[in-house]
Amino acid sequence: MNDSDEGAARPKRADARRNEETLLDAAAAIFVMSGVEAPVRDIAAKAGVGVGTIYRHFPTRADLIIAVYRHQVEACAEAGPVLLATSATPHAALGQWINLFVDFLVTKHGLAAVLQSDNAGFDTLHTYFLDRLVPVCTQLLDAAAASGEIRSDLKAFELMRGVGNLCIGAEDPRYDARRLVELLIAGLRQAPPDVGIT
Amino acid sequence: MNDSDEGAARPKRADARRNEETLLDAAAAIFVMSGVEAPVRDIAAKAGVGVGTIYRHFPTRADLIIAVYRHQVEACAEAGPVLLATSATPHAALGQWINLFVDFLVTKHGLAAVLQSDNAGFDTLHTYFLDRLVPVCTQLLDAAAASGEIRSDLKAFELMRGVGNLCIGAEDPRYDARRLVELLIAGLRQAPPDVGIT
DNA sequence: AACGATACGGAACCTTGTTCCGTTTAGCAA
DNA sequence: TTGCTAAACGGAACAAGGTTCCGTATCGTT
Repeated sequence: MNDSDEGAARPKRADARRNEETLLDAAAAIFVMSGVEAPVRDIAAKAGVGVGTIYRHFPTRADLIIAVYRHQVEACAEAGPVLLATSATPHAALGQWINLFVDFLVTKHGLAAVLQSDNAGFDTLHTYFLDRLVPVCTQLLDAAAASGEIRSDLKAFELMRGVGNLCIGAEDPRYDARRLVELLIAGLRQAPPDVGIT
Repeated sequence: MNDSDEGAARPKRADARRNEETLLDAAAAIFVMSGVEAPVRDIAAKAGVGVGTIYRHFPTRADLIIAVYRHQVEACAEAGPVLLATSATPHAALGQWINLFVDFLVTKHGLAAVLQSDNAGFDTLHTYFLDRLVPVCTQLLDAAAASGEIRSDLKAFELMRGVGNLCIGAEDPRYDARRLVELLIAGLRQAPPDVGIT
């Protein structure tokens, strides 16, 4: 590894670097206002660049979304082991981690929907989330199962997908995704009585 | 009411009636093959009519979907009271009814996704499902709550939406929507308040 | 048979994602 | 400073899908 994060193998031109930054900012702003499915042209306009520029930096729309949210996804992934180490029980850690995940999805207008969309264009996005988060979830799930708190026949993939699905449409005030996820997690529990610290 | 279901107020022309039938058949066939989001042009081609004909009979794509599935939605709605009357407990009735609903959604490729889509065009569809099924679900939920089997702080709307959401992407063999719905319903059971996630 | 209302077909239009290419510009070297 | 070239840019053009519109064909009645 002879190149640091800063100076890459072949440095990009200054205007290109500047534009990438501008684009990320514009996209983030538009996503907040109009959701992640906002027209590419809107983002280009907001950033003051042509659509071609977007596609040169981010080959597909999914890549742009990933770039915008990468930090937060990483943070979520990294929180898994930390929670496991610091929580009273594995089940508590799992619950808190799921809450982080849900908070993330619920605050990103339309992200949950797009994540499950079978639209081929969003494959990369789907894959990225899964690759990054399923292992973390598996770890938490295994720990909770090992401690006997929850049933062990549910894969992390299924849980995450279920939770992701429940987060769709969470903008509707009549629909509280967080509460439903809590119900789902409650349903995961092995035996109702004797809930305290083991 | 001076007109029966058969002879309407102003009878449609014979070719129009024929076409409507043809269209429903074609749409049903296409929906099975390609999902409910299949291009309108495909349906028109399959039916051997122009796209204009589709829009004349069904002002929006949602109206076509409703027309295709109306019978089954009605059947589901009517099953509610029956189950309540014949099941051992209200909770059992609720569980079975939810199963009916889930089976319906899971077997209609893409329907669940479209149902929750915030795309304005599908408003009618969303509304129809809600209008028809929420009252039924409320009845079951109230009965189960009254018998003390489940917590009573969840509205039918929320439950149905949650279940509908969980059914999205059920075509994936790695994802068993039915099981997750069962977990959710399990979580509904009256439990020590404020369990788990703190 | 003729006529008006009804219904039809599909071209045309709009929106949105994506590609392509002629033009502009940054960065370097003379 | 000036020239040169690879890199980057802008936006027109293309593709795909939903929806509208209107000239034409057909039905049902007189």
